[in-house]
Amino acid sequence: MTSAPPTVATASLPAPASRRMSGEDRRRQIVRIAMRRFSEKGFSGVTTKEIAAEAGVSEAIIFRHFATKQELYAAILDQKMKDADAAAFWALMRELAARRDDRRFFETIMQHIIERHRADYSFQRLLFFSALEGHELSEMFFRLYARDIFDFLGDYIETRVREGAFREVNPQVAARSLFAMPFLQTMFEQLHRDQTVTGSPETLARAYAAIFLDGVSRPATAPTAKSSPARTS
Amino acid sequence: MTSAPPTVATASLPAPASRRMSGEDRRRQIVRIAMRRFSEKGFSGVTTKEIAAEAGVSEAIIFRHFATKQELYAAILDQKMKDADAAAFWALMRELAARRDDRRFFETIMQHIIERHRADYSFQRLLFFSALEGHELSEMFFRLYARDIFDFLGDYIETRVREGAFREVNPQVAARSLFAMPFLQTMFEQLHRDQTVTGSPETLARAYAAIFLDGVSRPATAPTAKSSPARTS
DNA sequence: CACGTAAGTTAGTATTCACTTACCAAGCAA
DNA sequence: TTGCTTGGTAAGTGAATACTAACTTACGTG
Repeated sequence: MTSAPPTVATASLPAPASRRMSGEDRRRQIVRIAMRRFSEKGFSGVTTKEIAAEAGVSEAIIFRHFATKQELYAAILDQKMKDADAAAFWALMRELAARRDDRRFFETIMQHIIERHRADYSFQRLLFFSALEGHELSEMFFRLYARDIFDFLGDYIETRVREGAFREVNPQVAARSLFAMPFLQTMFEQLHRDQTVTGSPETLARAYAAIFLDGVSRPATAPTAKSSPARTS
Repeated sequence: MTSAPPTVATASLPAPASRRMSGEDRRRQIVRIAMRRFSEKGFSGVTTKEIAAEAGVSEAIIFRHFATKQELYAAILDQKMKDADAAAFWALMRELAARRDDRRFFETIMQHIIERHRADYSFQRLLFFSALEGHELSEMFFRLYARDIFDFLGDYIETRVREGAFREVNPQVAARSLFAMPFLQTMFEQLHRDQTVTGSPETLARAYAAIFLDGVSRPATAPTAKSSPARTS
């Protein structure tokens, strides 16, 4: 008997891994591996055999924990929704909203979106796949997660319009625009490994928030041009 | 022998369809059906048997036209790229750019994005799938199609910044923002069947373009508030 | 140490999948 | 009619796939 247990010493990826895990641990390991695999190739693109192999375990073990492949898939979203704890983030957002600190409010939410999507690359891809494949679970996730964000954003923008701080924009359209910018940023990074626009979440969030708040046009009061319909050269 | 050929009389969807098509026609029909199916369930989610059944033909016919399933998949993108003819659109865009008609320029491009994505629902989903599944063909499509758009937009914005008409924004960031808005709009419509923000392409494009150009903030010159850091309460 | 429980294995099974082979018949030109 | 090209079919083939049944081994506890 070698005295020390395997711990972290194993190779890492195709590792046959340690034997005799506790049920709980094994289950979590399988869910983790399945998430990565499904996020890479979609539900029907991955075999249970593959997952078992990566976990260093026989296929039958997977079916001890999950009755069907579908159930394993569902378990991924289940666990993610349990893990998701954005309480601190929401507290900050409510504070910024109360202080009417528009710029920091939008920068923070955009930065948060970029950070989360970058950190949780696999899960984002998985959500895409599941949305495309029409799994009800993705729908549920969007209803619970995205809906909240959009409602919150929409309400804030609506308030600021009423207060006269914002122009008479449609709050829903504005909220969607706001979300679209950092979202597409990370989507491009992840889908096409696009590197044309890079930067830290802070930097990017500042740039996007500036466009969202101020627009790209130079306001009419600027020294150069009047806002007359068009300067035809 | 019934005198009249089947023509269009057949049921429509699970139709065994007409017999003895010309090779060319059959090929196109198969590509059309495959596109719809792949766009619904992804590459590995669809069987060649399914496609054959919908075409009202035996599986072997598919493999007469396409050596492998992969080749059929590739043929879809191939044909789409041949069909795509945006010459008129580009001419209009160049004209608007030359006239420095910023608002119409951006409204037109956003409207175009919404229209195309709405009209070509299946193909958009297919592109998503293929991007996620990492098919090289999707990469090719994006390099040829999206790259052009972004370069064109980036160049125009850069020019307008130099001319002093736009604020000192990063052209790439601005171009991406611009694209993100109508793109996410249709993505939500298609992925979640979301109906919170509806409207014709024109209406939506106007709303999004206004945010992009003018921002949501009311400019400091407005009667209500000065641009001082924050109006607490 | 016995011993029961839970983690793990081996070796299937039925079915489905992409793809093939060998044959058939519709149309058309000579 | 003959013959030949071409669109079409029937019936497979071997490899995978999700999932199962029956058996084995590690481990904590009375």
